[in-house]
Amino acid sequence: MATISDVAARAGVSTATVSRALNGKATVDRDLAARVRRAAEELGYQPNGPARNLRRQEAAVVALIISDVENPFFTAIARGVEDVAHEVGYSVVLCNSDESAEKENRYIDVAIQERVAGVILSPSGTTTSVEKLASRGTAFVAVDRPLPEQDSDVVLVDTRLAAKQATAHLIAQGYQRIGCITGPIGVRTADDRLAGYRDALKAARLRSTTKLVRRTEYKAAGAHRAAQDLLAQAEPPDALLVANSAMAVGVLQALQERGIRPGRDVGIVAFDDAPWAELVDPPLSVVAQPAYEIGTVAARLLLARITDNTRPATTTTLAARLIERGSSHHG
Amino acid sequence: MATISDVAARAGVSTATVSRALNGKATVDRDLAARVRRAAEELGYQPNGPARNLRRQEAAVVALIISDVENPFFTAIARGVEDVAHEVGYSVVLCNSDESAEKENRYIDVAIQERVAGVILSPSGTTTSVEKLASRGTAFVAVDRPLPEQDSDVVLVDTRLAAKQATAHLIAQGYQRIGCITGPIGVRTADDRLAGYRDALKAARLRSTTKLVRRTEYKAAGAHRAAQDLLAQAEPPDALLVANSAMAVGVLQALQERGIRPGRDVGIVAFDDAPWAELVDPPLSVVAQPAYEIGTVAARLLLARITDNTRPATTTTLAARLIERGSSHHG
DNA sequence: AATGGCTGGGTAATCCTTTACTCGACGGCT
DNA sequence: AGCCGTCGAGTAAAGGATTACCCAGCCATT
Repeated sequence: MATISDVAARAGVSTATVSRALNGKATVDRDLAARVRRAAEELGYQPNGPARNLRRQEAAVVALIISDVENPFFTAIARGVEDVAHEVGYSVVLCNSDESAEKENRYIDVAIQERVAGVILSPSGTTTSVEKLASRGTAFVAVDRPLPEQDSDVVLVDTRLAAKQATAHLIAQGYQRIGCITGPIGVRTADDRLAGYRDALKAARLRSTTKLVRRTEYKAAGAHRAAQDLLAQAEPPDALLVANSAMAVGVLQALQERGIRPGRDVGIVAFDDAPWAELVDPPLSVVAQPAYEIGTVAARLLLARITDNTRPATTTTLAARLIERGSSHHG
Repeated sequence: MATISDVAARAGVSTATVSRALNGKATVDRDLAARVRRAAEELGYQPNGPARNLRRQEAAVVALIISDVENPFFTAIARGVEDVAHEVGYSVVLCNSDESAEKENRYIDVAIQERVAGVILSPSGTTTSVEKLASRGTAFVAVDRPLPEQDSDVVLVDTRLAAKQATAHLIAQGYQRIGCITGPIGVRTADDRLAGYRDALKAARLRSTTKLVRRTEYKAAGAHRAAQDLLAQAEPPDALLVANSAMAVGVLQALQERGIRPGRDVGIVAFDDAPWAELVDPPLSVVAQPAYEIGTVAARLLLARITDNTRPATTTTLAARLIERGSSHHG
C-alpha cells in the first residue's frame, strides 16, 4: 500500500510538502500542490489513519453508543447524529450496548483506546463507565437519559410530562382503571414515564395501585406477558399506558388473543410514533418523541464540546407530542 | 493520559515487558506480569489504539456498511454480525450508506484509511468502490446483493424464488390481476423480486404487463404513491406483491385511504416479517427473510477471509419462508 | 550593496506500541 | 570446571503521518 513517501518520491518533493499539499495548507505553491495531488491520485494513495491519528492525538470520529439498534427511536437518533457529523467531516460509528452495562463499558473502553473525538451515549444506568470518559477529558453527551452524578451535556425528552399528559388524556376520555407497562427499574425513562403516569392519577384524585403497574424489559415479549398478567386480574385495567413501541406490539398482541378491542374495551396510548401506528385497527394513539432532533442537537453539542471542553454543561429538554387516535377513544 | 512507558516506569521494567505482560505473552515471569498489571491498573492505563494499529498494521475492527439503518432487515443483520464478531474480540462499526453510492464510497475510503480488518456491505450497485477494497487486499463480503464483477464471498437470500412462491400463492388463492411494487432499477434485490414475480405469472400462463408494476425507492412514501397510482387505474390489480416492510406500510395506508380491505378486496404479500404484521387487520402475509442468520454467516465468512484471503470465494444462499396470513386470502 | 523580511519547502523529531534481536544469568551436562 | 541451551528481559528499530524548526532564495528598502 502506497505511503506518503511514495507520493513524495513520485512528485519529487519531501513528505512534509505532500502532507501540507494534501491537507490544503496555504504554504504550498499551487503548481507543486497540483503535482502532488496528481501523484497521490496515480498511486491510489490513501493516508494511513492510525498513523495520522497517532500523530494528531485525535480521530475525526464520534462514537454513538445506543441501547438498542432494533429500536426505531434510537435509529432515528442515529440518523440525526450522522447527518450533522457528516456535514463537518466526522464519521460516526454506531455501537449497540444492548441495555447491558458491560457492553456499554466495553464500547467506552474501545472509544477511549481509539481516541475518538467524542462520544454520544444513552447511558444504561451505571455511571462508572462514563466517569472514565470524564476523567480522560473525552467529550461526551448523554441522550435520552440523564447522568446522575455527572455534569455533562444532556439531551432529554420531557417524558414525565408526556406520560402525565397521555394519562390525563385517557382519564379525560373516561377510562377509570388505568394501568402502566413500563421499562426496567433504574432505567430513567422507564421511571419517569411511571412517575408521569402517577402525577396524572394524583392530579385526577385517582387511586394509584401497584396492581396496575408492570415493569419489564423494553421489548415486545415482556410487555406481552405483562399485559396478559394485568388483564387476567380480578379487576383488570380499562386502559394502559405503554412505554415504547416494541412493547405496544406485545400489548396489542395480548389484547388480540383475548379478543379485547383497543379503544372501546381498553384504552391504549403508547410511546413512540411507529410507522404502523395508523395501520392497526383502531389506529394507535401515541406519544411522538422528537428522536431525529435529539440526534442533531446532541451532535451539535458534542461538536461544540470537542472544540471547547470547558464550556458549561447544558441540559436540553425537548417536548414530546401526544397524537390522539382511535385506541384511546371509547366506542 | 498514561502511556506504556509510565506503566513501565512504575513497575520498574522496560516497555517491552509491559507490552508482553499485558498482551499475555508467555515469556514473562508470573510475578513480574502481576506487578505490571497492577501498575497498569493503578494508572488507569488504556493502550493507544492508533499506535497499536499502526504497528500491527491492522485493527480488530470490522466495518458493516448497510444501506438503511432504519430498515429492520438491516438492523437484524447488524445484530448477527455483532454477535459473531464480539465472540472473537472484534468490534463492529456500523455505517449507513443510505442507498447512496457516494456515501458508500466515502465509508469504504474511511474503512481503508482506518485499516479495518474487514468490511461487510450491502452493495448499492456501483462496483467501483468495492474494487478499491479488492485491490488493496482488504477482506470483504457482500450481503443481500451480489457483486457482479467481483468474485467475493456473498451471502444472499433466494429472493427470486421467494417472490415466485409468494406470487404463486396469490395466484393459487384466486387472484387474477397481480401487481408488483418493488425497489429501484439496478438494486439487485428489487430486480430479483420482480423477476420472481414474472416467473410465477409465466408459470401460470398469466399475462405480464408493465401496467401492474411500479418501482420506487424502498420506502413507505414511494410505495404509497405507487399503490395509489396502481389502484387508480381503469383495471386495477386485485393483489400486490410488495418488496419490503417499509413499502408495505405505504401500501396498506393507500388501501386504507381508499377503503379497500386487504385480503378480501386486494390480496397482499410483503417481504420481511415485521413485528406488527400480525397486528393489522387482516394479518399481513409475508416472506420472512433470515436476516439475523445472514449477519452471522457473513461475519463468519469474513473472519475466515481475514485469516486467509486466498480462500476461494463462496456464495451462500439462504431460503426465505412464506408465511400465509389473512391478507392473502379471499373473504 | 548590504540587510531584513517573507515565502516556500526540507529535515528531523514526535506520537506510542510492538517485536526482532541481543544479552546476561542460570542450570545441567560432560 | 567449562560449555551450551534456555529463559527472561532489555534495547532499539520499525510503522506512517504531522509539524516545529530551520534554511535558502528572492524582493524591497535604505
